[in-house]
Amino acid sequence: MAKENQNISMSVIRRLPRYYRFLHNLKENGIIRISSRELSMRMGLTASQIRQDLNCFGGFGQQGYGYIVDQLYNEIGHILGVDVPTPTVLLGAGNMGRAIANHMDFEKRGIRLVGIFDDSPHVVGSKIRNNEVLPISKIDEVCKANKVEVAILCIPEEVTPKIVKHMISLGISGFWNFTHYDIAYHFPDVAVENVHLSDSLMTLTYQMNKRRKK
Amino acid sequence: MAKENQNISMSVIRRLPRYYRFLHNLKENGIIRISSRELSMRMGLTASQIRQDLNCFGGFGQQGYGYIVDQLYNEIGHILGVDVPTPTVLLGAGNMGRAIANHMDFEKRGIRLVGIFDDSPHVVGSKIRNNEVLPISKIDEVCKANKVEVAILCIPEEVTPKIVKHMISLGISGFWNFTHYDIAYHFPDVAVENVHLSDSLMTLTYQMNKRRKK
DNA sequence: TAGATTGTTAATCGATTAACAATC
DNA sequence: TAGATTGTTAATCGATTAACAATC
Repeated sequence: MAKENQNISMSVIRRLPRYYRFLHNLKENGIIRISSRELSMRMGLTASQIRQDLNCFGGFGQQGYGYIVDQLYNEIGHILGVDVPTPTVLLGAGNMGRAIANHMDFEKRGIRLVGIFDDSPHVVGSKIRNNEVLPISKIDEVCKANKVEVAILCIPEEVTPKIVKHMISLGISGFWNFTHYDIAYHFPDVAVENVHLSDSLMTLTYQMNKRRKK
Repeated sequence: MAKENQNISMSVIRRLPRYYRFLHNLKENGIIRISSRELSMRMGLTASQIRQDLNCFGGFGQQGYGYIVDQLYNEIGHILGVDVPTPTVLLGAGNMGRAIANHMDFEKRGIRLVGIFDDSPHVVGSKIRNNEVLPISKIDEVCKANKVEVAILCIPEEVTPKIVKHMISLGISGFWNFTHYDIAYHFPDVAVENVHLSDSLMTLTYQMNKRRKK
């Protein structure tokens, strides 16, 4: 059904998780079918955009009827890949690492967490949600044994370049990056998703100041 | 100097924190001046885009010379508003709230944290980086006393709509939103910056799967 | 002055929206 | 069948890139 191997723009991809979230919600409210128009009004975008976005991947709707919520939900989940768990390690069990480990619903997002690592003797050995924090010295072993593909980086700025290099040598090809290190620039071939919290915060600061000037 | 009150597109604004970061780095490395070309190569974008972006706010450069790093850094900081602290409260001292409170350099981002709130007796009274966690019952008092403008939301999904409504009634006009609740849709007049961690993670999952198919 | 590099206008590219024929 | 709504093509809009005159 899905049109494979076309190059889909990132603008479209970034909207998919939001569709997924709204569809989940509709499902929970017992809604069976929805038209692009109805969905567009709930999400605050145009019906045309929704149809364009979905048609990048295939014709999931029915003329005169709309989309079946449950089916569309599953299709988008499949496109996003939440049904194929990716073996993943989390590096850094400081405040941020622990929050992420506790907070995220990894299994539902296509992530299988196979290890949490830190180098501080204060945290190594402690447990976070069933995962024992392992010493960083075990990283090679765990990555090889589990064919780990993704690393989540919640580590200090200074050590990042060295660790990224090492992880890539272990075959890691994707990073969920909470540091400021510009992985994509240094290693163009890996997939990187940056979470730049301070960038986001400063964008808000900008908006607050603009508001104040008016 | 700065051209006031033009409407600057969000695409431009979202690049500013990144410029700010790179300029900080150049400063630290003792670099005095930089041309748009040199900066473009370091950042992986076009010189043209840099000049266009900066010229939304004013002519900060000098023909034939380039930009003075320190001056440009300060100008962008000023545009982003990092030099005017915005009184802010943090709601929710669970894993995520604590991580944010510990991890962020609020003062350097134009944020003045005046209170952390939670409703669980387990955390109320504990200290996070000099801030005592206060019971949610104190929120009105603190917001009024400090003319709080921004709320950081690290609270459970279920309580979010109610709390957002209450915060807006207290005069809050900006949210740094870690929940999935669609504040902007329900309250079009407030500034919202969303941190959708699971959206980001699923975007990475998508990329990993695409990669796998090739 | 000559060389370099900006600020700015014009051209291109990509993303969004509108329109409508196809079809359930 | 008639009405509704998709899938898709065409038109518009906005953002990025290229080009170059202004000027340090």
